[in-house]
Amino acid sequence: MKKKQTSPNISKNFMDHNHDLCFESALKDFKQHFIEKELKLTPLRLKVFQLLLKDHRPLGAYQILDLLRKDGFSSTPPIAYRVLDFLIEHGFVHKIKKLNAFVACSHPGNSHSPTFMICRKCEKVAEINEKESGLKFNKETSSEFKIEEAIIELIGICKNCTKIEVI
Amino acid sequence: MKKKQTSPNISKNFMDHNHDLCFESALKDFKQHFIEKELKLTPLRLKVFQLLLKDHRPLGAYQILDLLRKDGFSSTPPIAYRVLDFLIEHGFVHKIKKLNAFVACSHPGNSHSPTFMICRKCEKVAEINEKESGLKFNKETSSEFKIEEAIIELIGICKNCTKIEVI
DNA sequence: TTAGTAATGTTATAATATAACATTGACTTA
DNA sequence: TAAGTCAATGTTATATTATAACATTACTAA
Repeated sequence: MKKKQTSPNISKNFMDHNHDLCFESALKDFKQHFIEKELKLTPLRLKVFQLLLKDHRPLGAYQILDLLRKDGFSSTPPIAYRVLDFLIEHGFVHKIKKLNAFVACSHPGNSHSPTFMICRKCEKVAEINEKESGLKFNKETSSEFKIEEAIIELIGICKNCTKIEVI
Repeated sequence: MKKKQTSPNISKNFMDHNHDLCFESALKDFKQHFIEKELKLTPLRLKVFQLLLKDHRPLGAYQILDLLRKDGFSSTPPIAYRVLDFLIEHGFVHKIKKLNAFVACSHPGNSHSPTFMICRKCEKVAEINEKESGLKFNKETSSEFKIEEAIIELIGICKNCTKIEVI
């Protein structure tokens, strides 16, 4: 019975880290999944995902459109929403309801009901999976109601901002 | 060590029940809290709360406006949003992010981070409190991130609709 | 009575999201 | 290769949700 899951830092996103590495690794995974699932990786899809990988801060649809425009892409609302729908459907992106905004998924490939931690100070978001959150519902709940999807968004202050914070 | 909490039916809202009783009891609580907190119970506030008590189904702001109009109230968007903001602030109403809609609170008076069960079939919503949900986050999560607010919305099928459902 | 204030009323507009239809381009297959 | 098909993108218009800013009312209190 070894503990295999190290998952050393569930909130790496909030802390200093080598983000270039983080970015490249996520992008590599992303591309790999497109190959495995035989999906078409178009310039637009790639671009939107790259935008969302920038700094662990969620982007609104209209922010994405502005960035697309700057890069010479078409930028009417359906452009963003369609690509986002596609990326969400295939598990590459999640929507944060609290913010009406979108983030790149940290655990792509497996369909899951992610839990988000949203720092109201630095506005970064970290995704933790079920195992990491330790989240469970009691027997009664699950016998009374068949859960198909769970939206869980924790709003608060991240470790890094706590260090800095006065009030 | 007695089990005190009976909480016999966490999802009463989904099942047949004496809703007149349910309605009146909630309304009585509501009025009582206004007295205790020395808040002003205006016709508009009362009306909106009554609308939200109707059948355990959330109402959107514009649905509320339509209903207000029918009852001779003014019905431009700020009317609804202001009253809803007030009722939310004082813990009488919650917003369901998944639906951009509003429900009357089932446990008014205590500030809390409610968990909602949303039936995608009958569209009713039930609120369960922390104790009932049995929901906990693990040590790691709470040491890494100071949770101030939790949005938890479970989407699925209620017991009543399961009985009925074919597929 | 008048000044202050909370609540409501009103107008306009912001922010988020989707419907519906057109065009493009890649791929198939006859 | 021409015609057909289909997924992706482009475009126009509009729906839905929410807020800003200022006006009026009606109660309170000096």
